[in-house]
Amino acid sequence: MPTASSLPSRQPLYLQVRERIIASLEAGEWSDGEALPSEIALAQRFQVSQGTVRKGLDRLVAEGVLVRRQGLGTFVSATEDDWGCAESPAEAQRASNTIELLACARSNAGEAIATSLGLRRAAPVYVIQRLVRIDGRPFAHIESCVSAERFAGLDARRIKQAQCNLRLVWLREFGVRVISNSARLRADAAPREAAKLLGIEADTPILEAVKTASTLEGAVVEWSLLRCRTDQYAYRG
Amino acid sequence: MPTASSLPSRQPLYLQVRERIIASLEAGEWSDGEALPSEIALAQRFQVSQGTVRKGLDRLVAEGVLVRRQGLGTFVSATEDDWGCAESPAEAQRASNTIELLACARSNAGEAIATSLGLRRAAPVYVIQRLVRIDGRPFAHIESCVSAERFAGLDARRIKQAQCNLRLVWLREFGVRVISNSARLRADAAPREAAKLLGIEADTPILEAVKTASTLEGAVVEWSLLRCRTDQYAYRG
DNA sequence: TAGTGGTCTAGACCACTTG
DNA sequence: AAGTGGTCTAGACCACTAC
Repeated sequence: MPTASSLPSRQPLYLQVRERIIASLEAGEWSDGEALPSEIALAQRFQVSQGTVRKGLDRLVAEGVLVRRQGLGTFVSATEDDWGCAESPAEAQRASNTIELLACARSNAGEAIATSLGLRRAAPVYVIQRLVRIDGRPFAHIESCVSAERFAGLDARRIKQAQCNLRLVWLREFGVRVISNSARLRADAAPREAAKLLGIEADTPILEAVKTASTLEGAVVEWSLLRCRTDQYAYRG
Repeated sequence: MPTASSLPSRQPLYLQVRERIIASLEAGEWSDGEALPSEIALAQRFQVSQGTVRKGLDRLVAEGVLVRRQGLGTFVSATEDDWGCAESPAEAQRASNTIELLACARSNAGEAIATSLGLRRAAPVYVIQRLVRIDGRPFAHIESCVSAERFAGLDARRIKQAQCNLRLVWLREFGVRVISNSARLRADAAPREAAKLLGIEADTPILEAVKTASTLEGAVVEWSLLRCRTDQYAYRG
């Protein structure tokens, strides 16, 4: 039996396994932190060998969707918000990060954002503004955009309920699990508004990171611009 | 025969395979761009199965040391210089990059550099200054440090002979193959000297990336600070 | 057609974690 | 002791590239 699904899809078996696991994930079969069935159990269920299941799981682990713990099992990884990683200059001390919602408004996509999200010109979007603090001190301002059609009904209440973790909102409220794409980085002078939020003087150099996030199927659904001060913390690329 | 080497080293077989391939690489058995023996041939040579060889190769491919081409073979990847990747803002047009050597001088390691290179305080180092141009326009200034003991005899002539590709110098002149570690990024105002080199005004925001590179055995041997202008190009993290 | 990497199997044993 | 992921095998077939 060389095929896991009856359809004549010409994709490697291990990728079909990956997709069937994603389907179960999206159907809510296993929730955050919960253990998946063992590799052998999954192999029986999908009618493939353990090695093939393993290769499918490998991919999902690399994508940050699952985590493995030897001797314990394979778990759905907690959906963490993604806004790059800050590093204190001297020590890798564990700093406490908090996120605050500044605004969530409806708007229309500009050229660049519409293109990267695969939307038509001036398509309706939600623009979410957030502020990240490290040890209470402002560190980054994040502006995120998503299609207002795909995420219809988004509002500040739902975002706050998820502690301003957008990834959690997409998952809980819309059943969309997302992985981060690599960022494009540049340095720029802080615009007046951003400078005020970050507690620095205008025109201070800040780091800008533009990144997108995609569904597990590969569709880009989130665009973000992160502006962070790097006088006290560095950004880990 | 569960062991590839006669020593009782407690490391997975596939990592032993990786190390034996590295050893052959460092012995000059295969040079840049050349094909390795086939997976089956390597399996016979190391007395392991193809799958185990494959897993060892997988790792080296992920580390950028080898490249695979289906139907052709596995090749030693060209040792490319690493200074992050520039991206033109609009299109991903193929821009021509050139590197110019500004200086190569002997000095003493500062605290931070000595620590990250695992050297004693004020250990002798070579400091190499280079300028990267994209389409002829200055883009980045790179300051690199290496131990003057490990790389004894380094000079401008040797660097220029390798078209200012330091990785090539380490490999050809010292037999050291190296892989890049992730960078720490920050934004800063351009110091006067750097600004002059980059053709921008002093205090213009620039992106600073600090990265190190390690031998395949894991020892950090190169420390670099890259300062780049991001008004025309972005840095891909 | 021949040789390569890419996938897949069925089974085995090891290392780790929990009760 | 039982169950999990981690490693490893010997062999098979497929997909791609060259000649």
